Amino acid sequence: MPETWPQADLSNRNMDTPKHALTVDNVIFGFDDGELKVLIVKHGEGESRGRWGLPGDWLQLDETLEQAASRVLQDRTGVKDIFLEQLHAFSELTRHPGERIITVAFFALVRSDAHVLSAGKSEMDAQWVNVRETPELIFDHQRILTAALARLKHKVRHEPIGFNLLPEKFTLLELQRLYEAVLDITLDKPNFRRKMMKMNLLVSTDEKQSGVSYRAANLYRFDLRVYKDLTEQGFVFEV
Amino acid sequence: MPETWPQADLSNRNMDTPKHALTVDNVIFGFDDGELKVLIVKHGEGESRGRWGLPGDWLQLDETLEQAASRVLQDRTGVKDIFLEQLHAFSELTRHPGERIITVAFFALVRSDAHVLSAGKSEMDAQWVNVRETPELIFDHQRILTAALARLKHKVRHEPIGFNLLPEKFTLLELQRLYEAVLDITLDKPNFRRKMMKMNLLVSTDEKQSGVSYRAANLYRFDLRVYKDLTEQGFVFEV
DNA sequence: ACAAAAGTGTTATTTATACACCCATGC
DNA sequence: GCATGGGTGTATAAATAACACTTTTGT
Repeated sequence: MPETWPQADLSNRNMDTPKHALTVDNVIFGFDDGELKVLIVKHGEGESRGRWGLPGDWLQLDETLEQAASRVLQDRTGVKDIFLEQLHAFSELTRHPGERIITVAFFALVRSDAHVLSAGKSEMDAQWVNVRETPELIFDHQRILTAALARLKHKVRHEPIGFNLLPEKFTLLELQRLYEAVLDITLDKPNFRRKMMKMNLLVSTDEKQSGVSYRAANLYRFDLRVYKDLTEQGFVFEV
Repeated sequence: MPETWPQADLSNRNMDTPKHALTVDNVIFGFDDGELKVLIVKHGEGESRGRWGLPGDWLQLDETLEQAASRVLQDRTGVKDIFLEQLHAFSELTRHPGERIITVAFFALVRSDAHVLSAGKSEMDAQWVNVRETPELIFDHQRILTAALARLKHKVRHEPIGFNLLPEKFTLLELQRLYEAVLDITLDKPNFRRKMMKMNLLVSTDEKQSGVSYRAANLYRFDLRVYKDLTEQGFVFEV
């Protein structure tokens, strides 16, 4: 044990402290065609030009990490006010060639009906790909994606965040398919229905599925109000 | 949607990127006297001199966040190779007076028999306090502590990390008391015992408690090997 | 009629919960 | 003997899991 405790000098007077390059990188999940997808973009500059990576940007001095992540998200997808959560900071000395760049990764969930990245040349630069079939990604972005997927799989079982990947109104089978895609398992339909329904988090709308060649299923909404009320009473969401 | 995607230039050629001040702060939990405690230190420099805060330090250019956190931990407690996990990055513009300083918080779990912070004047500078009875802390350290406690409460139910807070060998009641302290609840003794025992993660030693004025309880060890084997087979720890 | 999915029912099994209870030990 | 925790038993309720079954609808 040291004789004296090293004390960090966090005063402003000391200006000779190490300064670090910081980025944010977003793992943006979407659910489409029964598949869990992630948004990747083509890097436009530098030695990683033309290669695929997660959408990211430098952190500016006058914004928080969350603001930077939100900015990147809006630039890429046009959406805002959606599920966005900090994942992890990656700081390996060699994660980026040349100078060490620290990145704080976020993961976001967007409804497939909100994907607005079709216009113009964007398809060349940004693409939704199945999370388990990505091309090679730059730097440590594959590792970040893996970490994000692990976090998503865990969270989706313990919090009703999965609803953020579905449109406002959805059928029970769509919800089940979502869980199956995220968790990479198959579920029993009757049991899944009952489990969901008895949580009282789903509100039946008076609408039904349309355009299907079989019996139209009832559409449900997720009720955040009820969830918050239940949570306060000690209810825990578990799938 | 923008006409062209903003693309971060992550090449090394571009050196005029924003640079940030970064610290690590550790929430170090310990379990003693049936209470969950956290290690706080007195700040020695700057305008926060003499006030209590979480142990932290600047991140150096040639170390990862994990290395910095580990370094701080060892400086404070003398222990190494213990449970240490990244919690969250805090980057609010006003979290620190003057320039914006980003901190990446970690949380650590140390066995009470490994607390080696008695020598000399250290008691003046560092103290174990009940997590729910801390003095006022500098900056946003109270918020960081709250986040760490929430994370701990969640993790302790889903992963066998609680064992990191106990000595090598422990009784079932000690384990129960730990869970009660962390989760701030009471548990039923017979049911808790059975639940733990049927996981097959505890190995009975041939030793018994000593120095107690009642029937000496059997001492158990947590078997990490078995846990890893079981985990691979799909076992999930749940309390 | 048939395909496809909607939606319900039934049963066996496992888990959770709430207790009552006896056992061992030191004072 | 009594207090204190160690440790076991048990009955009930609830959750889980597996799967058979009927219903509805567009083609």
